[in-house]
Amino acid sequence: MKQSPRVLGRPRHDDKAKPTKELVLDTATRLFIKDGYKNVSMDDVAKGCNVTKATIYYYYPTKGELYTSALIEMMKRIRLHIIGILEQPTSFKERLEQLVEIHLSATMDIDMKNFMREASINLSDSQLKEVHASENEMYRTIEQAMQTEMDKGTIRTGNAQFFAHTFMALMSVGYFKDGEGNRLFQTEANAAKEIIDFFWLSVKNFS
Amino acid sequence: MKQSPRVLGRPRHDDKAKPTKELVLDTATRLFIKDGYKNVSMDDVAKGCNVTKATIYYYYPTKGELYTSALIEMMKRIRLHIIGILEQPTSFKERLEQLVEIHLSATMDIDMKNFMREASINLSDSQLKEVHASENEMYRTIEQAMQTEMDKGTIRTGNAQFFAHTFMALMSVGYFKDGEGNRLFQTEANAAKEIIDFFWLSVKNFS
Amino acid sequence: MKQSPRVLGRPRHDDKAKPTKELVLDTATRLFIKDGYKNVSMDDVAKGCNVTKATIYYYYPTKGELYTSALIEMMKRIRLHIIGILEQPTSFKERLEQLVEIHLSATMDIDMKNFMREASINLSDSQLKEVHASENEMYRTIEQAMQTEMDKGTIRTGNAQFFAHTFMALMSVGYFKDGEGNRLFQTEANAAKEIIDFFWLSVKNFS
Amino acid sequence: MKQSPRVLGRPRHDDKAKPTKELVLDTATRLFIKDGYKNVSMDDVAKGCNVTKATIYYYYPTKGELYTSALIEMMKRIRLHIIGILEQPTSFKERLEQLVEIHLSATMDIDMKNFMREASINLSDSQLKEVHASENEMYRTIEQAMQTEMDKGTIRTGNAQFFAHTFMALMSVGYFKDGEGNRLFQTEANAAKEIIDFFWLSVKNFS
DNA sequence: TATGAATGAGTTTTCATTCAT
DNA sequence: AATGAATGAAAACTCATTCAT
Repeated sequence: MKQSPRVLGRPRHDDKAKPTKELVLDTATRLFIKDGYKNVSMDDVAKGCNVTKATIYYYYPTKGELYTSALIEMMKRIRLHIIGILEQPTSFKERLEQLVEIHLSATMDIDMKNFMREASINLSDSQLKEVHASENEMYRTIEQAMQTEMDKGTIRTGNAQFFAHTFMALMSVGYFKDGEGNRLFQTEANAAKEIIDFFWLSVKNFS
Repeated sequence: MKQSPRVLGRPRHDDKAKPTKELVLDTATRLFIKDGYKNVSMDDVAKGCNVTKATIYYYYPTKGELYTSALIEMMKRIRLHIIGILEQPTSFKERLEQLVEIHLSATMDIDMKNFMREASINLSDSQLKEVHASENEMYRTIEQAMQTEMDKGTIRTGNAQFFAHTFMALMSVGYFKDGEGNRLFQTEANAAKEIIDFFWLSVKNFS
Repeated sequence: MKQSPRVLGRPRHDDKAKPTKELVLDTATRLFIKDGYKNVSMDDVAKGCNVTKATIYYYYPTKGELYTSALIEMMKRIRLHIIGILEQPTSFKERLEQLVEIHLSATMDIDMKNFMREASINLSDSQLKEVHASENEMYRTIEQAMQTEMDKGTIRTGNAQFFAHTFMALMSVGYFKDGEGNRLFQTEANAAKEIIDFFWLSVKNFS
Repeated sequence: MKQSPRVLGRPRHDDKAKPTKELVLDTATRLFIKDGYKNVSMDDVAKGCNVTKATIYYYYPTKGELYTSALIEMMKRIRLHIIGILEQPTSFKERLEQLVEIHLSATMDIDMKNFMREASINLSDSQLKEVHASENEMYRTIEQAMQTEMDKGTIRTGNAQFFAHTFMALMSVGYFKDGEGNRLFQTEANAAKEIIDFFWLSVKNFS
């Protein structure tokens, strides 16, 4: 199949189009989430953007940098998303449920643990540090919400960081698929409800 | 320059030594757990076994087969291990705690979810099916224990499969390390206790 | 153009043929001497050997290693050559002249200085060290001959190392070609004679 | 032609700043001398000038042109330099010594032979011709000085071109560094003296 | 049973060059 | 006069796989 025959040099500027750098980052993020660091080649990213590999390198000097940027961007978005949902005026339990439901509804399994593993194997120390900082911020956001609710007495007193991690871990249960591709629950809403019910039994304040 | 001077022909069999096929599988398993499918080359496995790549291919026709076998073997071992611990005569809660502690004490983070992801990306359908069957068996073992305890009334009635998955998910919290390499808890015993206390609040029967 | 269609796997062994490793080294040496490190690609070497790039890498793990080996081999050969000529029973002056003539007759301009420069830019420290050691040995061989003749009184007392270097430097004059490709002298024999006459005026013992 | 109308008072333009074209040429020359043609990328030159690559191309249509210009400029400078020194009223031997000393004192090893080799590999025929012409002029300058001194009887009658080349070749001995970075002589002055003493023994007129 | 030698198709990365603005 | 954005071709290197011995 003939690709759109692009020309050398600077292209005429199209005001509507997303800036290439953003396009690259978004495409890369999507691919990395789907297939992982090693299964995505710079060529794949390029093809996904309809530009050449060299263009990718024009914006991101190495694959590691691209991955780093992709992870950071992703975590930033998730964090903002979490903040947005947690700010709503409904009960804490309801907000958590909504959080889970929305995440499960997103097409892709966002598996923090695995991203961090791939990062630790493939990135340089300084890149890894950046990614870790970003991850930390994300967890901290949930942690702070947990702390706030502890202070309010909504949930029992405990290790807020631990709660944040158990929350994320339980959320990942919702992504599970067996050999036939069946989920544990029929709908995302259902999954979210069961997961949060489970979580809530452990964290609620029943004094 | 001279390579390691191995001798031609069939080597005299050393009774103590593991049969080569096992050696290969064990080495591969260790490496795959540590670094993941794509980060381990057949050369790495060969080096790790002190044999040549061709020897690996003598026993396993493709890398995918080797990975398949490694995963299946690993899950089988874990399953037997789980059975062994769950058979003990102590209380269910104590047995779960022991299970977590022993797993966290193993040097490596055994992340089922990630193995399955790499499998789904890199294996053939039939290989993937085998691996899924093995995974399923492993989960089923925990599930059955949950069911047994539900029947006994130790834990509340609920979805045993869901409980099995939440259990595994919570266990993974114990592996978490932040940017500085710090764990959430000081010792594995401590982590196990906190994790199971949390789990228990959700599953115990307080009727 | 279709290349000779080579097959996968180990080729049937041809007793007459040079071992591939040697073939690679010889080809690489020839190309590096002619065009320099950066102007020779691993593909060029492969094509020159009628094998694939991967075969080159089978024997030499990096281009730097290949260059290192090539330089060392080349200097070793030159050194042995020098020794062979200097051992002959003719007068020192005659032997030097022969040395120059033979070197100029070799098709290629062997420019030590430039090889060392390329080495210093492109090789790792440890590789560079190896090459320097080899270079040193080569110069030392000439130096020792100078020293021997000083002791015999054939040439004047002086810095033997300096003499070795002036000798090599003067030899390089014989390679000079102007824009039209003309040499300074008509024949190699002529060039050698003039160069050594010049050298001799500076080093002869006229006490 | 309109003269640039000189403005009164302080011009907005920074008079001290070199015109960009010169800046590019000087930077390129420096880099090419240090690292050679292939080891210097147009990006390196651009970075060294603090302009973009496209700016380099605005002034020099290809890398080959830039190299050509750089070599010609360099040889021109050296030639003028040589002329300047040779014009002084001291003895010929003293002037040669000074020439060597000053060249050795310049930070970089100016290796004509190597520049010409890189030129012959990388430049187009017409570019190569230009460079050769420039090299020729440079050698001719030394040659003429040799001829003048022959005519005066300062040095013996001989092939002036050959003398010019032996002179340059011997000068290069002063640049030699062994594996530890040690020179043959302690100071440039010392090196210059030894080199010219050696040269002089061969060329002096002792009739 | 095990190996040494080789390949083909890919990977990341570099770089001279082009062109609209 | 100068730049930012892009390309195409090639470079170094990797790796799963093959096969005669």
